[in-house]
Amino acid sequence: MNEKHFSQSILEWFDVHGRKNLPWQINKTPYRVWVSEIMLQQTQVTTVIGYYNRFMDQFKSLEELAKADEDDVLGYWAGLGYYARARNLHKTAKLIVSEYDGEFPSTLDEIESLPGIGRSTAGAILSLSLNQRAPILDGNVKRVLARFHAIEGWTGHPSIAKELWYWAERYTPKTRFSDYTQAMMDLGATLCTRSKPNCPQCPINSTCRAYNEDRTNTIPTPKPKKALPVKHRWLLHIENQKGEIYIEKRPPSGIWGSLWSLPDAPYTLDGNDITHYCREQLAVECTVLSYKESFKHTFSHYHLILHPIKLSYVSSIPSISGCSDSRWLKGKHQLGLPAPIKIYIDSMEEEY
DNA sequence: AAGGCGGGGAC
DNA sequence: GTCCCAGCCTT
Repeated sequence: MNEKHFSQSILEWFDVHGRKNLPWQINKTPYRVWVSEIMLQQTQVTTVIGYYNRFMDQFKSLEELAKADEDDVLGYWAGLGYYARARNLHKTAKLIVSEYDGEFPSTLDEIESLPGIGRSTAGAILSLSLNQRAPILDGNVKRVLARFHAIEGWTGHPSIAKELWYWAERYTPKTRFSDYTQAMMDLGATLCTRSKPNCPQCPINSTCRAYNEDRTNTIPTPKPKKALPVKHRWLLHIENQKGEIYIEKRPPSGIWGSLWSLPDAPYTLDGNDITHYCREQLAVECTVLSYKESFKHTFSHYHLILHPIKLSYVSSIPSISGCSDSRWLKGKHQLGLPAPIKIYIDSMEEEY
């Protein structure tokens, strides 16, 4: 099968089985496609749809996104994870307004230079929204191509990725770039799935090496895994007389960057130290009330065991410089809290 | 509890 | 190039 047959088969399959009614496939502007691609970077379609619709309802245009407060943008992102994506989205919107007069750039190099956009995402935006010839290589396409050519080795490894890019480029047809890009993503997402691929229905199964050699179980090669370290932190649950909870804005880098959250503290401190910590780091005088059940949250690079400690607010200590951005969380709020923190707070409210 | 999904950027 | 970073959902 040459490259022309490959793309023809893919496109014919797309005409019958491809997805054509996803929210971001309607009124395909660079802005709308861009937002969808960023959300889809590590989140599955079914999860993204709800977030996407709410986000686009709130930020209808690139200008509106650029004008928004970062807290507001993060609020609409909260629960999706990988919050750098949202920060970059906002940053890029502002950058396009200032540097490109509000017009989404239309060359691969320009798009790829934007924060949060790499080669594959740039290709997706260009092909999907402007029907330009630009290959992509997302996880779906990597899987399809690795299987088709029986390429062993973790697809994230630079040498493997390079080989896959070569094929991605070579198979991209000379027409229908938008449909082809969507088709490859759909094929990977619906037929060429990681486990139990539906090979009999695949339009390119006759020449797929992994299928014909019965190797779809082992290709693509899984990412090499390493043991994740375990870290412990206190989770400071400070409540005032009104039942409001003390939260602070996290620093822009690190986990849950720029999100509002309960403060945390080194687990090396003992219960007594915690009140000192609150006084010195948060400028809040409080007393220990109780210890709640610890829970684990796993990131891609470590396990975090959080040990909630409930404290009663006594008073604020005025004018300590450098104390973080903080506020009291009221019952009804619009803030973006990390998913496990939200779960914890919600579970505490249920206790009453 | 374990695995899946996926890309960007700093060094 | 080679690490290192970042979370949620499904099974």
